[in-house]
Amino acid sequence: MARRGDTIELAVLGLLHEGPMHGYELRKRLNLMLGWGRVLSYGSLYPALKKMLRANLITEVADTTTPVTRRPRITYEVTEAGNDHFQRLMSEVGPTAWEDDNFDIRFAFFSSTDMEIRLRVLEGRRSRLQERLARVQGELERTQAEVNRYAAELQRHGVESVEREVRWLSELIRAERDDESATPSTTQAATQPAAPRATTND
Amino acid sequence: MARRGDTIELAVLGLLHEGPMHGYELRKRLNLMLGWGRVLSYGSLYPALKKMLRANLITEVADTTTPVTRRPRITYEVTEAGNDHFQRLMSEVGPTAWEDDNFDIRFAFFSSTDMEIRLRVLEGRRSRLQERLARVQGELERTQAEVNRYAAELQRHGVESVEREVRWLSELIRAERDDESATPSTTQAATQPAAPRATTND
DNA sequence: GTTAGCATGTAAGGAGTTACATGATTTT
DNA sequence: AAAATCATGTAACTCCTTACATGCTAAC
Repeated sequence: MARRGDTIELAVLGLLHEGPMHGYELRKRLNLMLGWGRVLSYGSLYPALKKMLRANLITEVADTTTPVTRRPRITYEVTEAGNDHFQRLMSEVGPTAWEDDNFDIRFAFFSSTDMEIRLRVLEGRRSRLQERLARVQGELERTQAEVNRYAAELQRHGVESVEREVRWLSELIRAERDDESATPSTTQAATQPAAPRATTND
Repeated sequence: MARRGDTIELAVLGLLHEGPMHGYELRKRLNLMLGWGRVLSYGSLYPALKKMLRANLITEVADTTTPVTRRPRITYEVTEAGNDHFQRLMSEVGPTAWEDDNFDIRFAFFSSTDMEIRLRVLEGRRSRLQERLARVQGELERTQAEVNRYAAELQRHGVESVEREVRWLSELIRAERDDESATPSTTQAATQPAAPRATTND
């Protein structure tokens, strides 16, 4: 079962899916990808890579591209076992998958899974957010008469943000569904289907 | 200097500012307040309270409201030292204050500080977000030609969200400034000045 | 009668950050 | 010549979560 700490593992496997890479580059790509909020440090990346090596999820590969003079870089590649593990992690549904960071990682690597999984993750995330929304709004009604203007404004802004997020997810879900009906026989199809890009103004 | 872990301390002091409370209630209020994302567990709240007791930031007070039959609740109150500490933490500017969680807590307790601090925090937060935006957009231009549709969409959505956040902050800063000019002599004034509530559609 | 909520705590462990250590190379 | 960036790693430490422990009360 996916524990919280599998986040780095999933991220590394997802990135290596696009081709071999060395640690430093992995960190850079990852921080760009999830640059909002927490940033990954070497202190957690390198040990994680070592652990994954031991677990046979990745292997070191001869680095052909190092410009000779440079410090030799350690380039990693996914193994078959690594790919299996990646697919397993991606298709795991349940609490851990809906949380902010975990969702983002999964979403970023959606291209490497199939639509069935994508829809499950998107829908799961959406209902999770809707639950939160309902809970907070319920409690606000009971606790109402909030004296604190600023706390109230923070609440309001929070609710608004989550509502936006829900609309975004709904757009994406709709797009995925349209894809389905638009692709009659092509199973793995990479025929540039309707981009998930939501309209700029809503 | 404010370390990351002072978040709970700040939150507790801020809430007790509104009146005495016991642990269970503190947790509930806090989770409602920052319910988006991580939730505070007893495992961190109670030890933190003990620590604050030892540091003389709070004191136990006789609980008059427990309905006799009930398990006696331990009600806490801020000390003078606690209030000093609270004001010091609130007025501390610098990296820690601009990060997501820390900012939210500070914002929620804005009523307990003065406008000078509020403006500094709001502006600090805004420039922090603008920096991030600039960095990410710069790196996107260089790294462009992103093959991955989904990763690109995540980026787009992230940028859009941060841009919204910046507009929200600008609204709030404007509102604070308007307040300033609207209150000529009243220094601590609680004269219900222009609510920080932003217009629903922008 | 049993689930949910009130109420307070402790112990162990996980995940990741900070700081340290090292050194080459590219840009300013 | 200095500063930034490339590049890899380790050790200590912090903070927090999870799981356990306990027991009462209100609601269904």
